[in-house]
Amino acid sequence: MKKTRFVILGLLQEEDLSGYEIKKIINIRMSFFWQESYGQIYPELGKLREEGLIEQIPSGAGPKAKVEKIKYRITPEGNRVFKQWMEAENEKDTIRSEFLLKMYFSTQENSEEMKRHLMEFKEQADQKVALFQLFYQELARDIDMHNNHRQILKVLGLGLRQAQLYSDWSEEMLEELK
Amino acid sequence: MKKTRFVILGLLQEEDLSGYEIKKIINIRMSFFWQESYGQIYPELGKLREEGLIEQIPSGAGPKAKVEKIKYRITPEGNRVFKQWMEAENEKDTIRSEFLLKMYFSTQENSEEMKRHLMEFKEQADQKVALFQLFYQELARDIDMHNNHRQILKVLGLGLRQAQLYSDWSEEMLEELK
DNA sequence: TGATTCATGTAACTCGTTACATGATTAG
DNA sequence: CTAATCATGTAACGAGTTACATGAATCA
Repeated sequence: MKKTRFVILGLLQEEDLSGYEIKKIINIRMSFFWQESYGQIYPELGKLREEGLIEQIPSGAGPKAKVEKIKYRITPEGNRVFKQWMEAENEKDTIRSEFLLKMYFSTQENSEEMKRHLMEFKEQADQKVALFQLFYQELARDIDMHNNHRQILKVLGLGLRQAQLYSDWSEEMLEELK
Repeated sequence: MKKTRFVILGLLQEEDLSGYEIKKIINIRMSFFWQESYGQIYPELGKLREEGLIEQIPSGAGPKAKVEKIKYRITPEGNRVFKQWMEAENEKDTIRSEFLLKMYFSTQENSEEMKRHLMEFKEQADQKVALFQLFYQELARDIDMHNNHRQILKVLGLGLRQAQLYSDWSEEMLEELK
């Protein structure tokens, strides 16, 4: 089942957002367990509005403003649908890592390519560690702003530890290839 | 880009397999970083055969055998295509965890539901730990049978540590909810 | 002034799952 | 004897990405 609508609804629980902003938040904060493309987000926003689960809020901008930045707000009906989903059973995760697949298949013969892939993988993991650490600290500062910051921190903490694990493991693998 | 063919080709590097066997191996050994459905595997086997990347091997069974268990073997051309993919750049991972999404959105109000989701998540992680441990030991015994067993062990080791991390994290989260 | 980011959206396409259909074999 | 597992396959559907189109705002 398509879950795009629930990510949108979930983010709108916290604050009013535009499609572009939604995408950015998913990219940064949710990157280790979720992703969405514009091709999913914008059409879904339209559908949600038609169904009355969200509504467009008037951009306070006067007639001078040429850019139409469209923000959305969740409706009581949207809240209801969201809560219902929160209670429901979870479908099993989908996950695909081309890198791990290659590692699984690798042999002594192609250790040079694998070294290259490993270095890139480690690089990405390290970048994530840095990004999450930054965001973690930023969020930890104003922990009481929204009532679910504590949970976001927890999930982010898991992402941090996972990225760290990936980095360490890559390091070990590279060590052995020497 | 569709990668089903490379999983198939990769597994056939090691030994001749049927579609059903391929699915089973992916389910068990690759579960933490890959998945495929029959709807992908069987049609892909057909295409690969047409393109000459794999070939059907004669089932030694005599005329008595009523079940047609079809095993496939990789061809030199299939090997070439596989090696080419191994060298190529990796696309970014796809990952979606409905559970983590819900955790991210959870607040104090729905801690009961979250507890339920957490317990299930931990249960699954623990099962994976057990499964990987079993398979790890089994594989470690006959490490020299195939020349890439060492790599499989490494990848499996990462899966084990990841599942352990998930289990520990769940435990901590449940502890805090008390 | 030119590149990058902000910002919204659509159309075409590909990927991937699910449900269905069918039947043999094996384990309890 | 019956339920589960083995085994192969297809059709329909739904999910998700990519490429395209367009243009304003910002930064160097």
